Amino acid sequence: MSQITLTLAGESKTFPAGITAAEALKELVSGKVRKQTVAVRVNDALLDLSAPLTAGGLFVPITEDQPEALAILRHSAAHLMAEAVLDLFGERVKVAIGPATDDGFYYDFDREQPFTPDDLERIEARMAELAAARAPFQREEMSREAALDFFAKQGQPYKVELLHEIEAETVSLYRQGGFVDLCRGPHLPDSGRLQAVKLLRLAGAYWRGDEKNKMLQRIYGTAFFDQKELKKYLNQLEEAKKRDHRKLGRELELFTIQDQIGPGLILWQPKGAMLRRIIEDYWREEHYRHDYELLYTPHIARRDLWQTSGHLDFYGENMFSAMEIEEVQYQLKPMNCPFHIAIYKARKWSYREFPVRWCELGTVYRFEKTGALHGLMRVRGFTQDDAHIFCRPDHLEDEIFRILDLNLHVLKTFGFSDYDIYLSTRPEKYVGSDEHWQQATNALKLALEKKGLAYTVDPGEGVFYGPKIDIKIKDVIGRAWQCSTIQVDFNLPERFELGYTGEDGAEHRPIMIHRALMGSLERFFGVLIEHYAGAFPVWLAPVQARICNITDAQLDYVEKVYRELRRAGIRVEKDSRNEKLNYKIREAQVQKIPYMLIVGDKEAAEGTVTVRLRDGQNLPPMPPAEFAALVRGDGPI
RNA sequence: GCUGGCGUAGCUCAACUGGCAGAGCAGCUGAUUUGUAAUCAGCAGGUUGCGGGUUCAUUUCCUGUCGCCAGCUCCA
Repeated sequence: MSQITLTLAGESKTFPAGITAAEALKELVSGKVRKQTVAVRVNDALLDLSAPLTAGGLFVPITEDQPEALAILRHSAAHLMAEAVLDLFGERVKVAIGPATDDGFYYDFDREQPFTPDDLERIEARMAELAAARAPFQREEMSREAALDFFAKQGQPYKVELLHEIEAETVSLYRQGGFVDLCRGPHLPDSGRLQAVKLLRLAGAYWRGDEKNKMLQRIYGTAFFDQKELKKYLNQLEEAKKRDHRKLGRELELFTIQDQIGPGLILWQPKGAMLRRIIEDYWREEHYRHDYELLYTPHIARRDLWQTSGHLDFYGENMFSAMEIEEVQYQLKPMNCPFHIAIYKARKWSYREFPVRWCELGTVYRFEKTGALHGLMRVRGFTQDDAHIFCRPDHLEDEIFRILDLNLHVLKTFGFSDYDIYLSTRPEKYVGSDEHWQQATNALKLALEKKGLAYTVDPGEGVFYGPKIDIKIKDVIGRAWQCSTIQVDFNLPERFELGYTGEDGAEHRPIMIHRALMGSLERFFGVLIEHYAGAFPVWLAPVQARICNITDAQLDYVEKVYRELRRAGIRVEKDSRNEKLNYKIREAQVQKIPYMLIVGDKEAAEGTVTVRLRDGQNLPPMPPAEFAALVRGDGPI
């Protein structure tokens, strides 16, 4: 009998070939680790514990604390759910696919009748029963042909379709209880470990993610190795709900969206508007410091412009339809660039003036499908913190570096210092010469490296007109939001026949860089709200302080403090209503105002205010001027 | 756009299978003059998203439409 050698943590042991992973495990690790092991990895292959080992190599137990283990658990949960669904709803349900996801699993079903939330509970209950039965997950291998036959007989057309596309001669099936699925595995040894499972929601999903295909019913769920972890996760969902910018936006009176105005169109209430103004002021200031010049451009332009720019051809379906004015077609702008180009074309340029850096907080309108709209995150009218840089190819690297520098600085100021950075390279359909693409992609790469930034290459994900860098910011609870983008463009300068006079006296074509740091002010605002859960840092807080008097006896003094702080540029309010201090404090607290200034007889007599912080702490009494200095020292500007 | 769910007072939510639409908070009025997260009382607040239908009668059932929510698709 042949032998195999397994190596674990530097130690090797020899076994007879064909020994199962579980048996090998028994020899190689302690009982405690064994109990925690759900599968093994031999070299690069993940295997069931019941798998016979035919080749030796590096042997790694996949224990519960590893991410792969969780994925295996959830994948197994998906199978269990499918079993429960078939159990309850019979053979008229067709099963599609059921993978594990980052935070759970789903399974897609095709069934005439829609599932209801009640069904979800029934399915979950059935799953618990099935789990209690501890049915083993059994792997079977058979020829593709046999599997085709099997699933055809089972009346499972989706599995048949999948099988038709598999090239391998042999496929694996997994059976647990009465359910058999086409599956690569691995799985848990048995369903008994599926104790902490929760079905979360129902949704439609197109078969294979293609909107031309039939829509199936997807059931989402999640699973953990123990109840505590599950509870923690469900708690996190609750916490995220509390941060929802739509909820906080309403409660804190930051913005409103109304039917009467239209979906995806944002109305900024005074407090939100104040916050926006602070953001914008900071943004302009910072751009001035970084050698940008500010532009303003209109919201509509002749349709011809969008023909020339190519937007109508490429993105026409995402633009609001044309309007006719004196027999001329006009178009609401989906982008600012053609306007900036028009400004560029207002005169001749010399290479000596390059790079030209122009920025604008430009409001654009894009037609988004109704189903895509989402609070501030996905809207139909929004303001981009846009900029266009006109330069020569040899400027690229330095310019990109400068943009990254400004970009990260701005994001950091707003409290974001955790990012995922992506470099998207040439797609299949593109314009511009290969040489240009090479050069531009290199420039992006070098700038990222020079800045010491780790990034992921997204091959083929660039825009047709040039490569790009995208920065996704991570908020305080770890969600990633696409905000910043830096794109090189060979297309528009060509289409608009831009030129500049070079050193040699000849006409040359400039390169354009498009870039946005916050992306859309609306979306960025939404991210800020969720990041801070509405408790904005003092420099951003629409109201920085609220004066709360204790009785009417201090009214004159309140007025005096209020005026002094206003004059000092502090965003202060007064709550001089005839209410108890407790009431006033609660209200200011709920509104997440950073400072409460308590004023009673003592303070009035001494000419001070007692400062209460949002977190409940108190600062010692201080004169209003001292408080103003404290607040002013508390921000980036 | 697609699938499913949901639209009741400014907000959060009630109203059993069709039978006069109700509460808390917010608002207004009055009393209370109060020291670190809700003082008490009174008043007012609605074409139940909108249109059509069924019915003696509809917030409730059917239908169309608009919007919202969860996903899918899309996001220059």
